[in-house]
Order: sequence, then C-alpha cells, then structure tokens
Amino acid sequence: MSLKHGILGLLSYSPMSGYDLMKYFNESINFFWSAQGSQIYRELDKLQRDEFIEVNRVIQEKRPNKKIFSITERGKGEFVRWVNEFSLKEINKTRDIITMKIFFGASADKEILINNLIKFKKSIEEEYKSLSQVKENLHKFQRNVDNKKESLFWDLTISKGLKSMRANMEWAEEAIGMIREY
Amino acid sequence: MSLKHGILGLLSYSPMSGYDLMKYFNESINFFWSAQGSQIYRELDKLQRDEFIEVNRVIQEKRPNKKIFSITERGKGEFVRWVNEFSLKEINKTRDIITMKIFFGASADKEILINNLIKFKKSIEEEYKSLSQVKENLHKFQRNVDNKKESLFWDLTISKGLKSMRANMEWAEEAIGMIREY
DNA sequence: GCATTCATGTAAGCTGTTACATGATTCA
DNA sequence: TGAATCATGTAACAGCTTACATGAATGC
Repeated sequence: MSLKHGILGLLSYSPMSGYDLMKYFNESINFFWSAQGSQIYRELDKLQRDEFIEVNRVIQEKRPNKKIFSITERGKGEFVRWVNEFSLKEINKTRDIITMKIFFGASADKEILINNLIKFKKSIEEEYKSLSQVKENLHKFQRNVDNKKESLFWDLTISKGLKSMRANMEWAEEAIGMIREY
Repeated sequence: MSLKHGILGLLSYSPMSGYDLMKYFNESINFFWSAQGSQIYRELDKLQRDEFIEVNRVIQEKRPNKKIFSITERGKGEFVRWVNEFSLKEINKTRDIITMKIFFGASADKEILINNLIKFKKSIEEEYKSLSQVKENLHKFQRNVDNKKESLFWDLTISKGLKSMRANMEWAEEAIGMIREY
C-alpha cells in the first residue's frame, strides 16, 4: 500500500498532474517503485475522496486540459506519519522468479540455463548503467525544487540500488562458473 | 505467474497435500517465494482443471481427510518448458517500501529514521543467520548422506539470498553513518 | 485446560497489468 | 508523413492478502 504514499511524497515536492506522476514512476523512481497510468489515476481518485489531495483544473489551448493535484494538510499529516513508521512487514518480500528457476535448475537443460544466466547478468549490467543516468535526472529535479536536504536521501536510495545490482552481477558470474564446472 | 510453477516444481519432488505445500511456501522456500493457503488451494483447483496435476483422496482417522496431489506428464512438460524459458520481464521489479521511505527521508524525523534503519539492519542480520544455518545443514547433508543433483542449485539460491542480505546490511550501516553525520 | 497442528476451503477486497479509446500538437 | 508527446481515463482480468469457518487430535 505504498503507491499512495509515493504519490503523496512526490506531491509534497510540488503540485503536478497524473501524467507527471506517471513519468516519475516510470522514469526517475522506477528502480524502487513503478506504476502504470491506469493505477495512478485510480489512486488519485481515492486520495481525493479521502481529502489527502486537492485538484485544480487547468485549461490549456495547445495541449489537452489537465488537473494539477496538490497535497493537503491532511495529506501531509498522513505522509509524515507513514514516513516515520516502521514495521518488519515492510521488508521486501522477495518474490523472485530467477531464484525459483535456479532452485529448480536440476530440471533444466544445462546449456540453456547458463545462457539464461548470461542474459540475466547482461540485463542487470544495463540497469546498472541506467541507474547512473537516473542519478542525473534526480539532480535535475532537485534543481527545480531547489531543496538540498533531499539529495542525501536520493543518493542513499541510488547506492542501495547499485549495491543490490552489484551483488546480483557477482552472484550470476559465480553461478555460471559453478554450473559449468558441474 | 509463478506460484503455479512453484507448486509444479515441489510436486515434481514428491506428491503432497495443499497443507504440505503451504508449509514449504512459508518455511523452506519463503526466502524467494511465499504464498497463503487460500491462494495455494485456489491454484491447485486451476492446475487440476488444466490437468497439470491429479488428486488422490486419502481418508484418515485421527487427522482430517486430505488430498494428495501429484504432477502429471502434462504438468511435467509445462514445468520443464517454464524452467528453460527466460524473459527479461521475469527480472524482479523491485517494489521496495524501505527504499521509498529513505527516498522521502527528508520528511522524516532524523532520530526515528536512524532507529528504523537499525531495526531494519538487525532484522536482516537475523534472516542472514538463519539462512546461513540452512546452508551449513545443506553442506553436512551433502557430505554425509548423498550428493543429489539438486544440492548445487539449492546452494546457489541460498548464496544469492545471502549476497543480497550482505548488500543490504552494508548499505544500512553506511546509511546510518551518513544520516548521523548530516 | 489451552494452544497448536492438521486440513480444507469461501468471501471480500486490494493491488497491479494489459488493452483500449480519444485527439490535438510537435518534432524528425 | 508518421511517430512521439501531452493528458485523461475505462474495462477486464490476474494475483495476492486478510478474515473467517470447521473440528478433531495432540502437545505443553
């Protein structure tokens, strides 16, 4: 249940449209949370009903009309409550298909499996590169918002992502070697 | 869509009841996949309808009657197809609440946040210890009893889990330091 | 005596995905 | 000229969670 808080968090930086939120969820912050447009618009409705956000209709001439959402005081309260709260249930439930396939690897063809692990490793390597790009995008956002307090936390999330990716890359390398030897 | 294949995989080891499957998903293999009973029973119905598994009713006297599910040839075919297949879509979409909370950490109380990170780190450390224990047991089992083809793959999944956990522990340590300094 | 284990499920609700619809504007 | 961008959504479906129901047997 954190798409809700992700939206509140982004709106706490500045008011924006559903379309803008969509872009953030699929570009800047997609390495820890992603969401489709349909889901975001549905959630925005709910947040409005709960009075956590309010809407301002903007008529445009050369672009479709839009709705700019802002966080309310009530919304800020809920957001701050959430960000300070911690429960062990929040720790990532790893539902990991790759791990499952390795677990059942004895039923797979050895060469195919090795090939798949190579593909896996390559794609993590690409993600690793693009996360460095995200770092730059976030700094652009930082310039717009002009708030330097955030940058420490943004860097921490990126380094968490990079660390996980490095762990996966190292593991894939080792796994390929061990399956080959076997 | 891999609860289905997880069930088929476990049934490929040996026939068992929904209740047994439930225990596997919430104990042995829960570090890469978990599932509630309600979900498992629903999935078992579907797998039966698709003729991937078949059922054998067992009448018991001192325990409730049960259904023992076995994988069919058709089910084995589907399982082997799946285990050899690889698509980039299978790579874990990290939806990580902890990362999101750190991302928005500027809105949190510094001391509470540090405290929450300490709790996070401790709980990963505990998970790490219990997974290490599983690994040691596996090695003893390998040395003393036999060397099944499966043990390499089980070992690989465990080491993947341990690597991720180490990455998270290191990150948490660094993050606590950096937030304290700030 | 009270909690846990065994064993199977139903019902309702929440979260997330995929496909589709609209239609003008801007860029290559 | 055709693709991408802006901007909002609806509908249907798939997957997962939570709460509940039953009831005997066993363990502490």
